[in-house]
Amino acid sequence: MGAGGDSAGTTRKTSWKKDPEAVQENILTIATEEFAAHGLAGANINVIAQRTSTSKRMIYYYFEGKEGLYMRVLERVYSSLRESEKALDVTSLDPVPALKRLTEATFDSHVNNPQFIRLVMIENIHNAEYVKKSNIIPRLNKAIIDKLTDVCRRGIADGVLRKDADPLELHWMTSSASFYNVSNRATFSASFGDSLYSEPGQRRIRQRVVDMVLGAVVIGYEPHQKSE
Amino acid sequence: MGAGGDSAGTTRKTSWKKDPEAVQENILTIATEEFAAHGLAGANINVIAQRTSTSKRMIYYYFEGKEGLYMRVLERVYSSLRESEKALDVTSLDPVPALKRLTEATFDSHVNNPQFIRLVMIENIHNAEYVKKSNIIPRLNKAIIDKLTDVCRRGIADGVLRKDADPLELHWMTSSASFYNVSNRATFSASFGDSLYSEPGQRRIRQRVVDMVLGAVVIGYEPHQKSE
DNA sequence: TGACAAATTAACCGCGAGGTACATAAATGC
DNA sequence: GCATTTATGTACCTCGCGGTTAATTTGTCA
Repeated sequence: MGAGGDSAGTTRKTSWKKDPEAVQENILTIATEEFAAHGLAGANINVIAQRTSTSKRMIYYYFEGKEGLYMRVLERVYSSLRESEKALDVTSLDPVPALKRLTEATFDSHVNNPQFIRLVMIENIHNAEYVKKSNIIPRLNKAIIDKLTDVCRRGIADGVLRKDADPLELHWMTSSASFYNVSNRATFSASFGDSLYSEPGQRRIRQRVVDMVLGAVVIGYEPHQKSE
Repeated sequence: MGAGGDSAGTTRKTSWKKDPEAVQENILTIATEEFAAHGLAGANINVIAQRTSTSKRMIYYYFEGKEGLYMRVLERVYSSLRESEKALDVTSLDPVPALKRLTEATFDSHVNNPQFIRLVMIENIHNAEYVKKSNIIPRLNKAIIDKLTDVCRRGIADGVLRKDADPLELHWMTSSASFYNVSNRATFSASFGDSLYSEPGQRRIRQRVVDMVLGAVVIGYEPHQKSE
């Protein structure tokens, strides 16, 4: 009993182009949406397949299963975000403006990449199992730390930053606020209303984050005062 | 073909006590662990049932399905955390020490309730669908805001806090750092090493969080200097 | 003590979702 | 132009998991 039921009315697609790159890209794009939306266990291979312009078979052909696909999705969105971070040049700015700029850029890039945030949340649910397995992800994170290291070095030398200013701690501080702002929006709004997520609310929060970070390392920093 | 296969060797448990409360508690405890560990889609009812001291049927008897169980789990951990927050009295402290105390308490309670954190993460993946459905959760969050409101009022009156100090923003700031500290530990460590999660690392971070929050609203606040 | 409700057990079920087998069309290269 | 490899489509299989059915015990109250 062969599988090929090509008797009678089966309209098998009878012509197609070979385009492996595009097929993989297409699968990854859809899969990113689905994994970001529903998580690893929650996402459905059949649904992903149906939404692509190809078939389920291709997912297994190129990515060998759900976990393989998930991992490639993860690596792809990490690369994309870190690549966009790399584009920002702050070597030409003085230390304090540079730090301000980096903080704002981090805040904005988190707001603009909700899929990245969601995938990282999901990955944390899985105790970073797949990030750890990846060979490429750890390497990607060097860039942002290098930038902060440069800023700290110059800032401390110039006497504008505290001597204990630490690049990793700075990255932790900017990331925590920026990440939480996106990751916990749903529960925070449900619990406390969405006033902080209105357009002016987000502007205020963004300013607060800058104030917090700069306030922690800039000598004699005066927080921005809300206009009233 | 009746279900009761009581012919021959079936060893049906022939004696048990009625104890509805304990049975539900037992189910909820195990379910909390499983949902926190694997998420809503990832958790397995059969596994939960097996780990309890009762049977799967009881889960459906008391909680009518996976989602019902999940929701009760969610409400239970929210209650427990908010209840423990309520215990902290800061009305007898001056505004600034009170704020410091509240920040530290928030930081600590997050560290000490990783299951709560994970369930909130999961809930955010689901866009807070179940938090919104719950009648009891929104009510719980009032307590912490009330405390901060009191602190702000007194602090502004005393002239030690900036006039634009805002309870909700303060809660956002303390929460963001405290939450991220636990929620993103796995990916952060995988990417940047676990130096911030060593015992002294955590002490430093905790101090930094206090500095950030107080630095943002306390007039003339001088951050704590790391001893070197 | 025996009807009745509440609590509990064990066995079963359907289907959905991850994964595979098989056939075959498109490119490649000699 | 024919053999081989690469890429693709269709049909299918299996079993895990959420949910259910039916029976049985425990307690309660006339």
